[in-house]
Amino acid sequence: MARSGIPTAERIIAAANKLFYNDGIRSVSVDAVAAKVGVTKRTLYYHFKSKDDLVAAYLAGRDQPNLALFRQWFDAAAGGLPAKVEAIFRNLARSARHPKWKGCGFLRTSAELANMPGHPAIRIGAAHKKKFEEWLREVFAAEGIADPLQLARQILLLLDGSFAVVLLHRDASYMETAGEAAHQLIEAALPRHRRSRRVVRGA
Amino acid sequence: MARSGIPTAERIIAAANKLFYNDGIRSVSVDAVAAKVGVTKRTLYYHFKSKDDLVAAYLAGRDQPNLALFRQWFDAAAGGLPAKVEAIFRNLARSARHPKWKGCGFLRTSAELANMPGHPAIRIGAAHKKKFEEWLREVFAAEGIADPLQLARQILLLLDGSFAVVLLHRDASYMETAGEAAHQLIEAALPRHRRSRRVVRGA
DNA sequence: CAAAGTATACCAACCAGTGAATATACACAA
DNA sequence: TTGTGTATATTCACTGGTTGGTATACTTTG
Repeated sequence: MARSGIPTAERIIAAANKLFYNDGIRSVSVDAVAAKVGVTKRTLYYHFKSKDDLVAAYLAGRDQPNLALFRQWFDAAAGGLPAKVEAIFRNLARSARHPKWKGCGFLRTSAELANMPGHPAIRIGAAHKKKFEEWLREVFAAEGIADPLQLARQILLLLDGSFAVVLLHRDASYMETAGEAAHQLIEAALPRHRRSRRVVRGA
Repeated sequence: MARSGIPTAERIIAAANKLFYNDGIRSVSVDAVAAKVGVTKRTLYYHFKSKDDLVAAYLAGRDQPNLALFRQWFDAAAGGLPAKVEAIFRNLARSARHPKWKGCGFLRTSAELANMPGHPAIRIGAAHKKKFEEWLREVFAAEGIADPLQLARQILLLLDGSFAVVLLHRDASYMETAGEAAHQLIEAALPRHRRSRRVVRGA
């Protein structure tokens, strides 16, 4: 156990989350994580068999909260389907304007560990994105969209693209641009009778 | 100079390019680069004042060739504007299917060094993407598109999104999906008289 | 000769991971 | 209650190797 009531393993994951998300994987030593928790490195290795294991646990811990947040933003938004999806991008833009924001932990980890294709952390990241894609596909299917998977993937491309671009330029307005593109693609894919009247397109 | 006629500095950059692109920045030591070139580390530090300097040179060396390739793909493609842009995505998908492909070096570097916002390599990456965005904007403006910057940014979001997603899932078909979205967005933004007749949209 | 370029040898700090001993907590017997 | 065994949890001290960077001296070339 520990000083507080929180189990040590969870406190280690919480510390790993902060450090890995902020500074990346390879620039954070196991010693640094242990020091942040206030335990010895040997204790950390009692709970996790390797650093790779710890990295996987770090991403696994971000999976559900992240998905839940997206769904919450979607559910809370007013308007039709395009507006509700666009709301995700708007909320993301708001997050991205916080100075501690550093993009998507899953994407950044997969970029850093690109030379280790089978790494458990990458598999967790891939599964995470697939879950989000599948959720979007179901939402679109329920609205009668002809090819819901295709549209879900296009929205995901815009989303992950905005993570990458905003991280590079440090300009969150790209996220709103992505949201408008998503809006437009969804609007165009909607069956005629569900489409809003005030579509702006072309010159 | 060197054994071959190629200056040592260039040979160092070539080796750094292979190693950094393949394995990332922090997992490649300066010793490894020097060994690959066949010089001592001290020689490397004669030509580059630090590792950060070398990383910047690595990305600077990828700037023009990369842009030239995109333009070449665009120019060589048949069809109208949407088809020509889509061709970039198709060619990219072909590249991404090669086993040594590891995504976009600029994006991966910015993801790995996200905790060093002012890093010279990140500035070079940002400038690179801005150049591409500007080129696209000019192309769109010449075709009479109402908001060419907005559209250029949306295409860029799809492009960088496909780099990230394909790297994560190792499934290049996402690039073709992105190309179709790009096609659709451009088609919709084109002035009516330049639009192709066979637009497919909706259910 | 002088300048540019390269090599040998080195440093102090850091890294992931481990062996062996120890502390804590709880179950159960006397 | 007290003692004892056992599994869990933790610490100390350490290893062998790697890291970015440098002081100094040697070599090549115009």
